[in-house]
Amino acid sequence: MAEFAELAGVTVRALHHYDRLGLLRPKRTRTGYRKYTARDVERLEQVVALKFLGIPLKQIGAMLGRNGHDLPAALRRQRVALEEKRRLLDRAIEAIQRAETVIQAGQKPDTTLLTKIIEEIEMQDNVDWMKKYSSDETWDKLTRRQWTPELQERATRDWTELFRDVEAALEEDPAGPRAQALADRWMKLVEGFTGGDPDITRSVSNLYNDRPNWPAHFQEQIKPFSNKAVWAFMNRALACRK
Amino acid sequence: MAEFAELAGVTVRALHHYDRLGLLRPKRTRTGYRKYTARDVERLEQVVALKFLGIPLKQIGAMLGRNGHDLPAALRRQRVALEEKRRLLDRAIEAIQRAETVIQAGQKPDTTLLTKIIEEIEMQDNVDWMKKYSSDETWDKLTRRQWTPELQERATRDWTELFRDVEAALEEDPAGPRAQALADRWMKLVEGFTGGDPDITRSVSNLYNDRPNWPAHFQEQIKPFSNKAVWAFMNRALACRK
DNA sequence: CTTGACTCTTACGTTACGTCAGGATCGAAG
DNA sequence: CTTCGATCCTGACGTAACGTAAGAGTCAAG
Repeated sequence: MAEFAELAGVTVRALHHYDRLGLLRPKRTRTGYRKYTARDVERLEQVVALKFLGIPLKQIGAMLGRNGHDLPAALRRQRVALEEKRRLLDRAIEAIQRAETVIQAGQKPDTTLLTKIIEEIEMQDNVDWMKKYSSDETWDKLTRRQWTPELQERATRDWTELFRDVEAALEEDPAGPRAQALADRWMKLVEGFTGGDPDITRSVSNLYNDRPNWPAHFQEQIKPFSNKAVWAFMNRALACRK
Repeated sequence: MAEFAELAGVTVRALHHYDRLGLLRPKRTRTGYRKYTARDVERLEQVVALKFLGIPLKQIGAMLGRNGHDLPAALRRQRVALEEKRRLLDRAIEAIQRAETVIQAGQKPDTTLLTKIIEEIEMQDNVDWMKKYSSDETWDKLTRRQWTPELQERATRDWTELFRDVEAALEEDPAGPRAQALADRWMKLVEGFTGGDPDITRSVSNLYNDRPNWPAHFQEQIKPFSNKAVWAFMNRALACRK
Protein backbone atom coordinates (compact mmCIF):
# COMPACT_ATOMS: atom_id res chain seq x y z
CA MET A 1 0.00 0.00 0.00
CA ALA A 2 1.50 3.25 -1.22
CA GLU A 3 -0.38 5.19 1.40
CA PHE A 4 1.22 3.23 4.18
CA ALA A 5 4.68 3.63 2.67
CA GLU A 6 4.39 7.38 2.35
CA LEU A 7 3.24 7.55 5.91
CA ALA A 8 6.61 6.27 7.07
CA GLY A 9 8.54 8.25 4.51
CA VAL A 10 9.73 5.32 2.41
CA THR A 11 8.83 4.12 -1.08
CA VAL A 12 6.85 1.05 -1.96
CA ARG A 13 9.93 -0.42 -3.55
CA ALA A 14 11.78 -0.07 -0.28
CA LEU A 15 9.05 -2.04 1.46
CA HIS A 16 9.46 -4.82 -1.10
CA HIS A 17 13.17 -4.71 -0.50
CA TYR A 18 12.78 -5.02 3.27
CA ASP A 19 10.36 -7.84 2.69
CA ARG A 20 12.81 -9.83 0.60
CA LEU A 21 15.60 -9.17 3.12
CA GLY A 22 13.34 -10.49 5.85
CA LEU A 23 13.40 -7.21 7.72
CA LEU A 24 9.67 -6.66 7.55
CA ARG A 25 7.38 -9.51 6.51
CA PRO A 26 3.76 -8.40 6.46
CA LYS A 27 0.82 -10.77 6.25
CA ARG A 28 -0.60 -11.39 2.79
CA THR A 29 -4.14 -11.49 1.46
CA ARG A 30 -5.14 -14.69 -0.38
CA THR A 31 -4.32 -12.87 -3.61
CA GLY A 32 -0.82 -12.04 -2.46
CA TYR A 33 -1.20 -8.38 -1.55
CA ARG A 34 0.84 -7.22 1.43
CA LYS A 35 -1.15 -6.27 4.50
CA TYR A 36 0.69 -4.15 7.09
CA THR A 37 -0.49 -4.20 10.69
CA ALA A 38 0.14 -1.78 13.53
CA ARG A 39 3.02 -3.92 14.75
CA ASP A 40 4.52 -3.71 11.28
CA VAL A 41 4.39 0.08 11.48
CA GLU A 42 6.31 -0.04 14.70
CA ARG A 43 8.91 -2.34 13.22
CA LEU A 44 9.23 -0.13 10.15
CA GLU A 45 9.82 2.91 12.31
CA GLN A 46 12.68 1.11 14.00
CA VAL A 47 14.19 0.06 10.71
CA VAL A 48 13.97 3.57 9.30
CA ALA A 49 15.50 5.02 12.43
CA LEU A 50 18.49 2.68 12.37
CA LYS A 51 18.88 3.29 8.67
CA PHE A 52 18.96 7.00 9.37
CA LEU A 53 21.89 6.34 11.66
CA GLY A 54 23.72 4.77 8.72
CA ILE A 55 23.47 1.18 9.83
CA PRO A 56 23.38 -1.36 6.96
CA LEU A 57 20.11 -3.25 6.56
CA LYS A 58 21.69 -6.63 7.23
CA GLN A 59 22.91 -5.48 10.62
CA ILE A 60 19.55 -3.94 11.34
CA GLY A 61 17.99 -7.31 10.78
CA ALA A 62 20.44 -8.95 13.12
CA MET A 63 20.02 -6.28 15.78
CA LEU A 64 16.25 -6.37 15.79
CA GLY A 65 16.46 -10.16 15.72
CA ARG A 66 18.52 -10.45 18.87
CA ASN A 67 16.10 -7.85 20.19
CA GLY A 68 18.84 -5.38 21.00
CA HIS A 69 21.00 -6.97 23.64
CA ASP A 70 24.20 -5.36 22.43
CA LEU A 71 22.40 -2.43 20.87
CA PRO A 72 24.03 0.19 23.10
CA ALA A 73 27.48 -1.04 22.13
CA ALA A 74 26.56 -1.14 18.46
CA LEU A 75 25.29 2.42 18.63
CA ARG A 76 28.45 3.62 20.30
CA ARG A 77 30.50 2.07 17.54
CA GLN A 78 28.24 3.61 14.94
CA ARG A 79 28.59 7.02 16.52
CA VAL A 80 32.36 6.78 16.40
CA ALA A 81 32.21 5.70 12.77
CA LEU A 82 29.93 8.62 11.93
CA GLU A 83 32.24 11.04 13.65
CA GLU A 84 35.11 9.76 11.55
CA LYS A 85 33.02 10.23 8.43
CA ARG A 86 32.28 13.76 9.47
CA ARG A 87 35.96 14.49 9.82
CA LEU A 88 36.52 13.46 6.22
CA LEU A 89 33.56 15.53 5.11
CA ASP A 90 34.90 18.52 6.96
CA ARG A 91 38.24 18.09 5.29
CA ALA A 92 36.67 17.96 1.86
CA ILE A 93 34.53 21.01 2.51
CA GLU A 94 37.44 22.92 3.93
CA ALA A 95 39.64 22.06 0.98
CA ILE A 96 37.09 23.47 -1.44
CA GLN A 97 36.46 26.55 0.68
CA ARG A 98 40.10 27.42 1.04
CA ALA A 99 40.81 26.86 -2.61
CA GLU A 100 37.84 29.04 -3.51
CA THR A 101 38.91 31.94 -1.33
CA VAL A 102 42.51 31.77 -2.48
CA ILE A 103 41.47 31.77 -6.11
CA GLN A 104 38.91 34.51 -5.62
CA ALA A 105 41.51 36.68 -3.99
CA GLY A 106 43.39 36.31 -7.24
CA GLN A 107 46.53 35.64 -5.28
CA LYS A 108 47.85 32.88 -7.44
CA PRO A 109 46.90 33.24 -11.05
CA ASP A 110 49.68 30.82 -11.90
CA THR A 111 48.11 27.82 -10.20
CA THR A 112 44.78 26.43 -11.26
CA LEU A 113 41.94 25.80 -8.87
CA LEU A 114 42.47 22.07 -9.08
CA THR A 115 46.14 22.33 -8.24
CA LYS A 116 45.26 24.47 -5.26
CA ILE A 117 42.83 21.85 -4.03
CA ILE A 118 45.47 19.16 -4.30
CA GLU A 119 47.79 21.30 -2.23
CA GLU A 120 45.10 21.80 0.38
CA ILE A 121 44.43 18.09 0.67
CA GLU A 122 48.10 17.27 0.95
CA MET A 123 48.51 19.89 3.63
CA GLN A 124 45.66 18.39 5.59
CA ASP A 125 47.34 15.01 5.28
CA ASN A 126 50.50 16.50 6.70
CA VAL A 127 48.59 18.00 9.56
CA ASP A 128 46.89 14.72 10.28
CA TRP A 129 50.16 12.85 10.40
CA MET A 130 51.81 15.37 12.61
CA LYS A 131 48.95 15.00 15.02
CA LYS A 132 49.82 11.35 15.51
CA TYR A 133 53.30 12.15 16.73
CA SER A 134 52.50 14.70 19.38
CA SER A 135 50.67 14.56 22.66
CA ASP A 136 47.34 16.30 23.01
CA GLU A 137 48.77 19.31 24.78
CA THR A 138 51.61 19.69 22.34
CA TRP A 139 49.06 19.53 19.56
CA ASP A 140 47.16 22.30 21.26
CA LYS A 141 50.25 24.46 21.24
CA LEU A 142 50.83 23.73 17.58
CA THR A 143 47.33 24.67 16.52
CA ARG A 144 47.08 27.77 18.67
CA ARG A 145 49.79 29.43 16.66
CA GLN A 146 48.00 29.73 13.36
CA TRP A 147 49.84 27.81 10.70
CA THR A 148 48.29 29.27 7.56
CA PRO A 149 48.73 27.90 4.05
CA GLU A 150 50.73 30.99 3.23
CA LEU A 151 53.17 30.38 6.07
CA GLN A 152 53.46 26.75 5.01
CA GLU A 153 54.30 27.73 1.50
CA ARG A 154 56.81 30.29 2.67
CA ALA A 155 58.50 27.70 4.86
CA THR A 156 58.70 25.20 2.05
CA ARG A 157 60.33 27.79 -0.18
CA ASP A 158 62.81 28.84 2.52
CA TRP A 159 63.88 25.28 3.23
CA THR A 160 64.21 24.47 -0.45
CA GLU A 161 66.49 27.44 -0.98
CA LEU A 162 68.56 26.66 2.06
CA PHE A 163 69.05 23.08 0.90
CA ARG A 164 70.16 24.27 -2.51
CA ASP A 165 72.66 26.64 -0.94
CA VAL A 166 74.01 23.96 1.37
CA GLU A 167 74.45 21.53 -1.47
CA ALA A 168 76.53 24.12 -3.27
CA ALA A 169 78.74 24.56 -0.19
CA LEU A 170 79.45 20.93 0.66
CA GLU A 171 83.16 21.34 -0.11
CA GLU A 172 83.70 24.15 2.36
CA ASP A 173 84.86 23.98 5.94
CA PRO A 174 81.92 23.28 8.27
CA ALA A 175 83.46 25.63 10.77
CA GLY A 176 84.12 28.34 8.21
CA PRO A 177 82.10 31.56 7.97
CA ARG A 178 79.99 30.54 4.96
CA ALA A 179 78.98 27.25 6.57
CA GLN A 180 78.21 29.00 9.83
CA ALA A 181 75.99 31.48 8.03
CA LEU A 182 74.08 28.56 6.60
CA ALA A 183 73.86 27.01 10.06
CA ASP A 184 72.38 30.25 11.34
CA ARG A 185 69.74 30.24 8.64
CA TRP A 186 69.02 26.59 9.48
CA MET A 187 68.49 27.28 13.15
CA LYS A 188 66.32 30.26 12.39
CA LEU A 189 64.01 28.18 10.24
CA VAL A 190 63.83 25.47 12.90
CA GLU A 191 62.93 28.01 15.55
CA GLY A 192 60.48 29.64 13.21
CA PHE A 193 58.47 26.44 13.40
CA THR A 194 59.13 25.17 16.91
CA GLY A 195 59.03 28.60 18.48
CA GLY A 196 61.77 27.28 20.73
CA ASP A 197 59.32 24.98 22.49
CA PRO A 198 61.00 21.72 23.55
CA ASP A 199 57.72 19.76 23.34
CA ILE A 200 57.24 20.77 19.76
CA THR A 201 60.89 20.06 19.00
CA ARG A 202 60.49 16.57 20.39
CA SER A 203 57.34 15.93 18.39
CA VAL A 204 59.01 16.96 15.18
CA SER A 205 61.94 14.75 16.04
CA ASN A 206 59.65 11.79 16.67
CA LEU A 207 57.89 12.39 13.41
CA TYR A 208 61.10 12.63 11.47
CA ASN A 209 62.66 9.54 12.99
CA ASP A 210 59.67 7.44 12.02
CA ARG A 211 60.28 8.32 8.39
CA PRO A 212 60.36 4.68 7.25
CA ASN A 213 56.73 4.24 8.27
CA TRP A 214 55.41 7.22 6.40
CA PRO A 215 53.03 6.63 3.51
CA ALA A 216 54.64 6.60 0.10
CA HIS A 217 53.38 9.89 -1.31
CA PHE A 218 54.41 11.51 1.91
CA GLN A 219 57.99 10.36 1.52
CA GLU A 220 57.87 11.53 -2.05
CA GLN A 221 57.06 15.00 -0.80
CA ILE A 222 60.21 15.33 1.26
CA LYS A 223 62.45 13.82 -1.37
CA PRO A 224 64.12 17.17 -2.08
CA PHE A 225 65.35 17.11 1.52
CA SER A 226 66.71 13.59 1.65
CA ASN A 227 70.25 14.32 0.53
CA LYS A 228 72.34 12.57 3.18
CA ALA A 229 75.44 14.64 2.48
CA VAL A 230 73.57 17.82 3.28
CA TRP A 231 72.43 16.49 6.63
CA ALA A 232 75.93 15.28 7.53
CA PHE A 233 77.41 18.61 6.61
CA MET A 234 74.85 20.51 8.64
CA ASN A 235 75.38 18.30 11.65
CA ARG A 236 79.06 19.12 11.64
CA ALA A 237 78.43 22.80 11.04
CA LEU A 238 75.87 22.96 13.87
CA ALA A 239 78.28 21.16 16.19
CA CYS A 240 80.84 23.91 15.58
CA ARG A 241 78.30 26.58 16.43
CA LYS A 242 77.62 28.42 19.68
CA MET B 1 52.80 -1.34 -11.42
CA ALA B 2 51.95 -1.86 -7.78
CA GLU B 3 54.73 0.45 -6.72
CA PHE B 4 53.29 3.30 -8.72
CA ALA B 5 49.82 2.70 -7.37
CA GLU B 6 50.94 2.74 -3.77
CA LEU B 7 52.77 5.96 -4.42
CA ALA B 8 49.49 7.69 -5.16
CA GLY B 9 47.63 5.90 -2.43
CA VAL B 10 45.39 3.82 -4.65
CA THR B 11 45.25 0.10 -5.42
CA VAL B 12 46.25 -1.58 -8.63
CA ARG B 13 42.65 -2.58 -9.15
CA ALA B 14 41.61 1.03 -8.98
CA LEU B 15 44.09 1.85 -11.74
CA HIS B 16 42.55 -0.86 -13.91
CA HIS B 17 39.17 0.60 -13.13
CA TYR B 18 40.18 4.11 -14.13
CA ASP B 19 41.71 2.68 -17.26
CA ARG B 20 38.50 0.97 -18.32
CA LEU B 21 36.49 4.11 -17.53
CA GLY B 22 38.85 6.11 -19.72
CA LEU B 23 39.92 8.30 -16.85
CA LEU B 24 43.58 7.35 -17.06
CA ARG B 25 44.88 5.51 -20.13
CA PRO B 26 48.58 4.79 -19.82
CA LYS B 27 50.77 3.66 -22.69
CA ARG B 28 51.26 -0.09 -23.03
CA THR B 29 54.33 -2.20 -23.70
CA ARG B 30 54.07 -4.52 -26.74
CA THR B 31 53.14 -7.29 -24.30
CA GLY B 32 50.25 -5.31 -22.88
CA TYR B 33 51.70 -4.10 -19.58
CA ARG B 34 50.64 -0.64 -18.49
CA LYS B 35 53.36 2.01 -18.48
CA TYR B 36 52.62 5.15 -16.47
CA THR B 37 54.43 8.37 -17.34
CA ALA B 38 54.95 11.53 -15.33
CA ARG B 39 51.94 13.11 -17.00
CA ASP B 40 49.90 10.11 -15.90
CA VAL B 41 50.97 10.73 -12.32
CA GLU B 42 49.72 14.28 -12.58
CA ARG B 43 46.41 13.18 -13.98
CA LEU B 44 46.04 10.52 -11.30
CA GLU B 45 46.61 13.12 -8.60
CA GLN B 46 43.80 15.20 -10.04
CA VAL B 47 41.48 12.22 -10.17
CA VAL B 48 42.24 11.24 -6.59
CA ALA B 49 41.72 14.79 -5.41
CA LEU B 50 38.32 15.14 -7.04
CA LYS B 51 37.37 11.71 -5.75
CA PHE B 52 38.29 12.86 -2.28
CA LEU B 53 35.80 15.67 -2.71
CA GLY B 54 33.12 13.07 -3.32
CA ILE B 55 32.71 13.64 -7.05
CA PRO B 56 31.67 10.52 -9.01
CA LEU B 57 34.24 9.15 -11.44
CA LYS B 58 32.08 9.76 -14.49
CA GLN B 59 31.84 13.44 -13.69
CA ILE B 60 35.56 13.57 -13.03
CA GLY B 61 36.12 12.24 -16.50
CA ALA B 62 33.85 14.87 -17.99
CA MET B 63 35.40 17.66 -15.95
CA LEU B 64 38.97 16.80 -16.82
CA GLY B 65 37.86 16.31 -20.41
CA ARG B 66 36.46 19.81 -20.81
CA ASN B 67 39.63 20.87 -19.04
CA GLY B 68 37.76 22.56 -16.25
CA HIS B 69 35.85 25.40 -17.78
CA ASP B 70 32.97 25.17 -15.35
CA LEU B 71 35.08 23.61 -12.64
CA PRO B 72 34.57 26.46 -10.16
CA ALA B 73 30.80 26.16 -10.50
CA ALA B 74 30.94 22.38 -10.13
CA LEU B 75 33.01 22.69 -6.99
CA ARG B 76 30.62 25.19 -5.49
CA ARG B 77 27.76 22.80 -6.09
CA GLN B 78 29.75 19.97 -4.62
CA ARG B 79 30.53 22.00 -1.53
CA VAL B 80 26.87 22.75 -1.00
CA ALA B 81 26.03 19.07 -1.41
CA LEU B 82 28.72 18.10 1.07
CA GLU B 83 27.44 20.62 3.57
CA GLU B 84 23.99 19.11 3.28
CA LYS B 85 25.44 15.67 3.86
CA ARG B 86 27.20 16.97 6.92
CA ARG B 87 23.94 18.27 8.31
CA LEU B 88 22.46 14.80 8.09
CA LEU B 89 25.54 13.29 9.68
CA ASP B 90 25.36 15.77 12.51
CA ARG B 91 21.74 14.93 13.08
CA ALA B 92 22.49 11.21 13.26
CA ILE B 93 25.37 11.74 15.65
CA GLU B 94 23.33 14.05 17.81
CA ALA B 95 20.45 11.59 17.94
CA ILE B 96 22.73 8.84 19.23
CA GLN B 97 24.45 11.12 21.70
CA ARG B 98 21.25 12.44 23.20
CA ALA B 99 19.72 9.00 23.45
CA GLU B 100 22.88 7.72 25.11
CA THR B 101 22.95 10.43 27.74
CA VAL B 102 19.27 10.15 28.48
CA ILE B 103 19.54 6.40 28.91
CA GLN B 104 22.72 6.62 30.96
CA ALA B 105 21.06 9.06 33.28
CA GLY B 106 18.50 6.33 33.82
CA GLN B 107 15.77 8.88 33.47
CA LYS B 108 13.46 6.75 31.44
CA PRO B 109 13.72 3.08 32.22
CA ASP B 110 10.34 2.59 30.60
CA THR B 111 11.44 3.46 27.10
CA THR B 112 14.09 1.51 25.28
CA LEU B 113 17.14 3.07 23.71
CA LEU B 114 15.72 2.54 20.25
CA THR B 115 12.45 4.23 21.10
CA LYS B 116 14.39 7.16 22.47
CA ILE B 117 16.35 7.46 19.26
CA ILE B 118 13.18 7.49 17.23
CA GLU B 119 11.87 10.29 19.41
CA GLU B 120 15.07 12.25 18.92
CA ILE B 121 14.92 11.93 15.16
CA GLU B 122 11.29 12.96 15.03
CA MET B 123 12.03 15.94 17.22
CA GLN B 124 14.80 16.99 14.87
CA ASP B 125 12.35 16.68 12.00
CA ASN B 126 9.97 18.97 13.81
CA VAL B 127 12.71 21.46 14.42
CA ASP B 128 13.72 21.36 10.77
CA TRP B 129 10.21 22.01 9.61
CA MET B 130 9.64 24.84 12.02
CA LYS B 131 12.75 26.47 10.71
CA LYS B 132 11.22 26.71 7.26
CA TYR B 133 8.31 28.76 8.52
CA SER B 134 10.17 31.45 10.41
CA SER B 135 12.55 34.17 9.39
CA ASP B 136 16.19 33.92 10.41
CA GLU B 137 15.84 36.31 13.32
CA THR B 138 12.73 34.65 14.61
CA TRP B 139 14.57 31.35 14.41
CA ASP B 140 17.36 32.87 16.45
CA LYS B 141 14.85 33.83 19.13
CA LEU B 142 13.42 30.34 19.15
CA THR B 143 16.74 28.62 19.56
CA ARG B 144 18.10 30.98 22.17
CA ARG B 145 15.46 29.88 24.63
CA GLN B 146 16.55 26.29 25.08
CA TRP B 147 13.82 23.93 24.05
CA THR B 148 14.98 20.71 25.68
CA PRO B 149 13.53 17.25 25.05
CA GLU B 150 12.14 17.32 28.58
CA LEU B 151 10.25 20.55 27.97
CA GLN B 152 8.97 19.19 24.69
CA GLU B 153 7.66 16.11 26.39
CA ARG B 154 6.08 18.15 29.13
CA ALA B 155 4.34 20.37 26.57
CA THR B 156 3.02 17.39 24.67
CA ARG B 157 1.55 15.96 27.84
CA ASP B 158 0.00 19.28 28.88
CA TRP B 159 -1.65 19.78 25.50
CA THR B 160 -2.92 16.22 25.40
CA GLU B 161 -4.55 16.62 28.79
CA LEU B 162 -6.06 19.96 27.91
CA PHE B 163 -7.55 18.52 24.73
CA ARG B 164 -9.06 15.66 26.66
CA ASP B 165 -10.60 18.06 29.15
CA VAL B 166 -11.98 20.31 26.42
CA GLU B 167 -13.53 17.37 24.60
CA ALA B 168 -15.35 16.48 27.83
CA ALA B 169 -16.69 20.03 28.13
CA LEU B 170 -17.96 20.60 24.60
CA GLU B 171 -21.57 20.81 25.80
CA GLU B 172 -20.96 23.65 28.21
CA ASP B 173 -21.37 27.37 27.66
CA PRO B 174 -18.23 28.81 26.04
CA ALA B 175 -18.66 31.89 28.20
CA GLY B 176 -19.21 29.91 31.37
CA PRO B 177 -16.65 29.57 34.17
CA ARG B 178 -15.52 26.00 33.29
CA ALA B 179 -14.95 26.90 29.65
CA GLN B 180 -13.13 30.10 30.64
CA ALA B 181 -10.85 28.12 32.94
CA LEU B 182 -9.96 25.91 30.00
CA ALA B 183 -9.37 28.99 27.88
CA ASP B 184 -6.98 30.26 30.53
CA ARG B 185 -5.02 27.02 30.48
CA TRP B 186 -4.97 27.20 26.68
CA MET B 187 -3.54 30.70 26.63
CA LYS B 188 -0.98 29.81 29.23
CA LEU B 189 0.34 26.94 27.16
CA VAL B 190 0.45 29.12 24.07
CA GLU B 191 2.40 31.75 25.92
CA GLY B 192 4.62 29.10 27.42
CA PHE B 193 5.87 28.43 23.93
CA THR B 194 5.69 31.82 22.25
CA GLY B 195 6.86 33.72 25.29
CA GLY B 196 4.42 36.40 24.16
CA ASP B 197 6.61 37.24 21.20
CA PRO B 198 4.51 38.28 18.18
CA ASP B 199 7.13 37.08 15.69
CA ILE B 200 7.09 33.62 17.18
CA THR B 201 3.30 33.66 17.29
CA ARG B 202 3.18 34.51 13.61
CA SER B 203 5.63 31.75 12.72
CA VAL B 204 3.61 29.17 14.57
CA SER B 205 0.50 30.41 12.85
CA ASN B 206 2.16 30.14 9.43
CA LEU B 207 3.32 26.66 10.21
CA TYR B 208 -0.09 25.56 11.37
CA ASN B 209 -1.97 27.03 8.42
CA ASP B 210 0.22 25.15 5.98
CA ARG B 211 -0.90 21.89 7.56
CA PRO B 212 -2.01 20.37 4.23
CA ASN B 213 1.56 20.47 2.95
CA TRP B 214 3.10 18.71 5.89
CA PRO B 215 4.68 15.33 5.34
CA ALA B 216 2.47 12.39 6.18
CA HIS B 217 4.10 11.11 9.34
CA PHE B 218 4.13 14.66 10.58
CA GLN B 219 0.38 14.97 10.23
CA GLU B 220 0.04 11.63 11.93
CA GLN B 221 1.81 13.07 14.91
CA ILE B 222 -0.71 15.84 15.51
CA LYS B 223 -3.72 13.64 14.87
CA PRO B 224 -4.71 13.75 18.57
CA PHE B 225 -5.19 17.50 18.16
CA SER B 226 -7.23 17.52 14.97
CA ASN B 227 -10.70 17.41 16.52
CA LYS B 228 -12.49 20.25 14.77
CA ALA B 229 -15.15 20.58 17.46
CA VAL B 230 -12.53 21.30 20.07
CA TRP B 231 -11.00 24.07 17.99
CA ALA B 232 -14.40 25.64 17.31
CA PHE B 233 -15.29 25.54 20.99
CA MET B 234 -12.01 27.09 22.02
CA ASN B 235 -12.34 29.86 19.44
CA ARG B 236 -15.68 30.83 20.91
CA ALA B 237 -14.40 30.56 24.48
CA LEU B 238 -11.33 32.68 23.68
CA ALA B 239 -13.53 35.27 21.99
CA CYS B 240 -15.52 35.65 25.22
CA ARG B 241 -12.36 36.18 27.20
CA LYS B 242 -10.81 39.39 28.46
C1' DC C 1 -17.58 -6.09 -18.71
C1' DT C 2 -14.43 -2.65 -19.30
C1' DT C 3 -11.41 0.74 -17.36
C1' DG C 4 -8.08 2.99 -14.68
C1' DA C 5 -5.52 2.60 -10.63
C1' DC C 6 -2.90 -0.49 -7.83
C1' DT C 7 -0.19 -4.41 -6.81
C1' DC C 8 2.62 -8.50 -7.67
C1' DT C 9 7.20 -10.73 -9.27
C1' DT C 10 11.34 -10.80 -12.08
C1' DA C 11 15.31 -8.78 -13.36
C1' DC C 12 18.67 -5.54 -14.91
C1' DG C 13 21.15 -0.85 -13.73
C1' DT C 14 23.85 1.92 -10.43
C1' DT C 15 28.99 3.04 -7.77
C1' DA C 16 33.75 2.02 -7.09
C1' DC C 17 36.07 -0.98 -6.73
C1' DG C 18 37.38 -6.21 -3.99
C1' DT C 19 38.24 -10.71 -4.96
C1' DC C 20 39.07 -14.80 -7.22
C1' DA C 21 40.27 -17.56 -11.53
C1' DG C 22 42.89 -18.79 -15.46
C1' DG C 23 46.82 -17.32 -18.16
C1' DA C 24 50.72 -14.67 -20.02
C1' DT C 25 55.26 -12.36 -18.97
C1' DC C 26 59.31 -11.03 -16.47
C1' DG C 27 63.88 -11.51 -14.28
C1' DA C 28 66.89 -14.50 -12.03
C1' DA C 29 68.77 -18.99 -10.97
C1' DG C 30 70.04 -23.66 -12.41
C1' DC D 1 67.44 -23.16 -22.42
C1' DT D 2 64.40 -24.16 -18.80
C1' DT D 3 62.26 -23.49 -14.71
C1' DC D 4 60.41 -20.96 -10.99
C1' DG D 5 58.47 -17.37 -8.19
C1' DA D 6 56.81 -12.76 -8.69
C1' DT D 7 54.15 -9.72 -11.24
C1' DC D 8 50.85 -8.51 -14.70
C1' DC D 9 46.93 -9.25 -17.74
C1' DT D 10 41.74 -9.89 -18.72
C1' DG D 11 37.23 -11.41 -17.63
C1' DA D 12 33.56 -11.98 -14.39
C1' DC D 13 30.92 -12.12 -10.20
C1' DG D 14 29.80 -9.71 -5.58
C1' DT D 15 28.55 -5.63 -2.85
C1' DA D 16 24.27 -1.85 -0.75
C1' DA D 17 19.96 -0.12 -1.23
C1' DC D 18 17.05 0.48 -3.76
C1' DG D 19 15.27 2.76 -8.98
C1' DT D 20 13.16 1.55 -12.95
C1' DA D 21 10.87 -0.76 -16.31
C1' DA D 22 8.28 -5.06 -18.03
C1' DG D 23 4.62 -8.22 -18.07
C1' DA D 24 0.71 -9.78 -15.58
C1' DG D 25 -2.90 -10.21 -11.99
C1' DT D 26 -6.36 -7.58 -8.83
C1' DC D 27 -9.63 -4.13 -7.16
C1' DA D 28 -13.39 -0.91 -7.26
C1' DA D 29 -16.29 1.88 -9.95
C1' DG D 30 -19.11 2.86 -13.97
